[in-house]
Amino acid sequence: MDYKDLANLIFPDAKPIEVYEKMYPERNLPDGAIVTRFAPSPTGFVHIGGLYQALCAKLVANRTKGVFFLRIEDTDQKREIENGIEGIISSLKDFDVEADEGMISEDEWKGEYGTYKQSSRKDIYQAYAKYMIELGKAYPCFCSPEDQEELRKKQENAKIRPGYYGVWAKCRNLSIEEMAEKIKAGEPYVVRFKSPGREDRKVQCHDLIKGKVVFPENDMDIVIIKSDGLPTYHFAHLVDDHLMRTTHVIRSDEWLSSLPLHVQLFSEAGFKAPKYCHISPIMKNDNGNKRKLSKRKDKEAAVSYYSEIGVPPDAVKEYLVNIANSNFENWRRANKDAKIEDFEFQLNKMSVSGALFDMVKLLDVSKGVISRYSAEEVYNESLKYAEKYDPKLKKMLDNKEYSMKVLGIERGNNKPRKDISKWSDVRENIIYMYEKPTEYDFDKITGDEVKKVASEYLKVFDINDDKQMWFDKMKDTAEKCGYAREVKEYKSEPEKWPGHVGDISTAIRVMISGRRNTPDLYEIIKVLGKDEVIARLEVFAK
RNA sequence: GGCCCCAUGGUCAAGCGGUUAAGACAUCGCCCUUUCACGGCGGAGACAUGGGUUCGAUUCCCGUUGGGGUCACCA
Repeated sequence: MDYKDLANLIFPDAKPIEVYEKMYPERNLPDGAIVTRFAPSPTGFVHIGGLYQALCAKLVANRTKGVFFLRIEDTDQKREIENGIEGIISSLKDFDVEADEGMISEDEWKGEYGTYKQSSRKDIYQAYAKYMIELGKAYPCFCSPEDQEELRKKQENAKIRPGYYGVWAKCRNLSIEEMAEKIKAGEPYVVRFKSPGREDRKVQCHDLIKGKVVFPENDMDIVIIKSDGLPTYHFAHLVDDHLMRTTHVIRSDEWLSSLPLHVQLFSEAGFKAPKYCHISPIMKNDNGNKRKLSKRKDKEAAVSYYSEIGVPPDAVKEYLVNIANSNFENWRRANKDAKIEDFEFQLNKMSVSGALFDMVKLLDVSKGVISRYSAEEVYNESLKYAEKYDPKLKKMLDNKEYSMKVLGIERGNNKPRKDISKWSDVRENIIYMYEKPTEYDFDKITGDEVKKVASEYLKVFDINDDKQMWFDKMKDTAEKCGYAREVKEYKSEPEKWPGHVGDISTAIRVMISGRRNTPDLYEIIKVLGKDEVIARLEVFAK
């Protein structure tokens, strides 16, 4: 009996790998094209870090005329979640980070290298596991969880490195006949990789982001096929990325330490290893400690959070690219209207250490993104947000013609207003354009003086005045009330007046809007209309 | 604990042996014919630490400290 017989005994129905090698040939792509992927587990939840990876992958694949595909890694049935795949696909769609190929629904896919769902690729993994057994590079292991627990304890007590390796790998030394016998007797088993590595030797691996990394060789006989017949991550990675002809594996940092294993796996299987890019995770400051954004503790970890607070997807992407390639910021300044996709994104410019997530900066980026929107876009996006999350805003926006005017104030010029950083800001931002203020935040001028200002201004107010005329009348009112016409005059001799035209206009601003900080008063008055303005002023004139 | 990675202002970061150590966010002034926002100008603010190597180290090497990752039939 030889390895081939053993392989046949374990996987009698598995096809020879040539079948798959032929079915999924090398891709015919231009030189330098990068084939990469986003390979999440279908928990339905897309982490901001996942989006970050996917975005980097897509950017770099598209830029090189390569392929970005979506593979679902669902080999752990315990973690399975209803509609998990749909959740991922729709999140990617929301951010316009859609894959060129891969899963497009729970069980449909596009592309020539499918299926892209690991749970449906059992036959393929088994074919390759069989191949490994034939080569004598994998073997069945009959150790029970209890056996392994015992092994671990023994190693711990002896203070030696725990794990299934070398002399501790009991089953690797079973004879083929013994193995066959146990299989025939129906003993449960897993398939393990027979590692040729030695812990006292070093391997050098290259990572496109981290650079040169040196590890002890892997000597663990890791499980490649679990007792349920599905592969572990490591083996699925080997088979899938080989067969899907991935050139660059872009994945999270936490995989870095299994790099020696993966490199060894590719080498032992006789396949060309992809290039690796390990991305540092996005961190959060938690009481002075850095830690990964956590799905459970941090609301901002979920990509869905950003649509809930109304940060446009573009802004989130822009922020993320910002973290990834810090030269993006300069590029953006020089290319205000260009698409993110046109930016020459580079993997090797990514930071080796994890960045702290900075909501303030995100909102600043978002502010810039929204300031470039037209009034119509702001209207449409606010409306979409309102329909989902803010009924009161929705009601306001129902008057489209008026709302467009409101949202168009100081917008569309070369110094557009930047006061909206998320759609959830909009209602508070413009509410006074829809209803009379209920509170008034007066500053310097109060009481009787307010009355005086209101009545003086009402005497001259004309909705049809042009801006210059309007402003001149503001100055006239200031003078009438005993205030300086010009700010400069006042500043040179501040003892001469109680204040200047700015104080007067602020008072009027407050009467009209309730607040001291608004966009251009002249435009507000124009949009509000004669009757409303007069009505609001009259409240104080009486 | 073993192994691995990392370390520049509050945050994100340029920098690759000789620099007045960029820039962005945040912060603080001033300016922009009224507020706010925008924009402009300016201020404050950093190379974790100890040893080497070198004529010279933020940059290279080693130790220390600190942070992070990883040690599964989870991915």
